Amino acid sequence: MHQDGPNTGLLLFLPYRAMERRVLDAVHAAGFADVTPAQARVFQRIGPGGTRLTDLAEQALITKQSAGSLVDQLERAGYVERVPDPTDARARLVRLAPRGERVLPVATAAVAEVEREWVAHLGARRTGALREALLRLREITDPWA
Amino acid sequence: MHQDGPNTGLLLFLPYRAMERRVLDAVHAAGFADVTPAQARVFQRIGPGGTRLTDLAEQALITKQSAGSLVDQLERAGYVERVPDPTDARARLVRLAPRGERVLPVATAAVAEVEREWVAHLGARRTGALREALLRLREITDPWA
DNA sequence: TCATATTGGTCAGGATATCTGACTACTAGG
DNA sequence: CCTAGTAGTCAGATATCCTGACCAATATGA
Repeated sequence: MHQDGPNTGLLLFLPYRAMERRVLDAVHAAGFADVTPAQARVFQRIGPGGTRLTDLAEQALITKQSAGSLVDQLERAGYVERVPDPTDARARLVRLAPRGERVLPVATAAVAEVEREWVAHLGARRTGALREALLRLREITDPWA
Repeated sequence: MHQDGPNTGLLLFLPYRAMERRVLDAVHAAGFADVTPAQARVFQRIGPGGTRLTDLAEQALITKQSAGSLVDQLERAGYVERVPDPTDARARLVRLAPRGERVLPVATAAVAEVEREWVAHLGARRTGALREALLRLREITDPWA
């Protein structure tokens, strides 16, 4: 992998940031203009039945305090709500509120559109290889998995 | 590309952040403990003969003011210096100072080490495919290119 | 069972990172 | 020559994130 040209970190940075930008732009254009990049990073990691704050923090690679602050903001803006976690009296689950439920399809569609563009540019073979490689890289780069 | 499982943005985030973290840790361990993530993001984009502030900003996807501020910090810490740009009286080139020259091999070695681990995990074929795909994605995701 | 270590999440304070608006001087182009 | 555009700086404000501390619930081991 060590070759002339930009290093891998740089090469990963560009599409990552492009995707992030595009999705956030779509969300803003859809009327949810108050979502910040960091909030979105937490929001997108909320699982279907709700996710604990500490899990969100781990997944987003931020401290629990930062995650708590971002969830506060998302809650105040009506995107999420905190409900008791039935399995642990200390914990609460962060789950989508109705307003947040409305953001989800927008974001999902935006991701899909960008991915389609990437497939169009890369071709199906390279795209599949990219995804496969990234899934495998996740095995050694995801502290949460 | 649209498949069950994590979306591409998430998959790109993980290795990108892992690489960034690893390189910065190596730089810190080598005695350059005062380099911040944002500074490093600018630093690594300084080209061999020097790079204009505005180019650094474009490459790092930040405003020129942010880039200026980070270069100020790097300059004060002795990592870079500003010299006149011979081609434009308004401009200056940001280039590595002697202290910055000493950081370069540390960072380069750290990148190489992480890449070796990734090659070991992915295998040469998948690694090549990853790099190729990322290089191609850069064509449509790099606002600077 | 009980004591202790660990964990979930909140409070508090502070540092880092980034943005927008404005400005001046230089450069490019008509 | 004039005007639009650009490089980089100043200024002010917000976003993002961290560390330290704390309390209550849970897990663990003797």
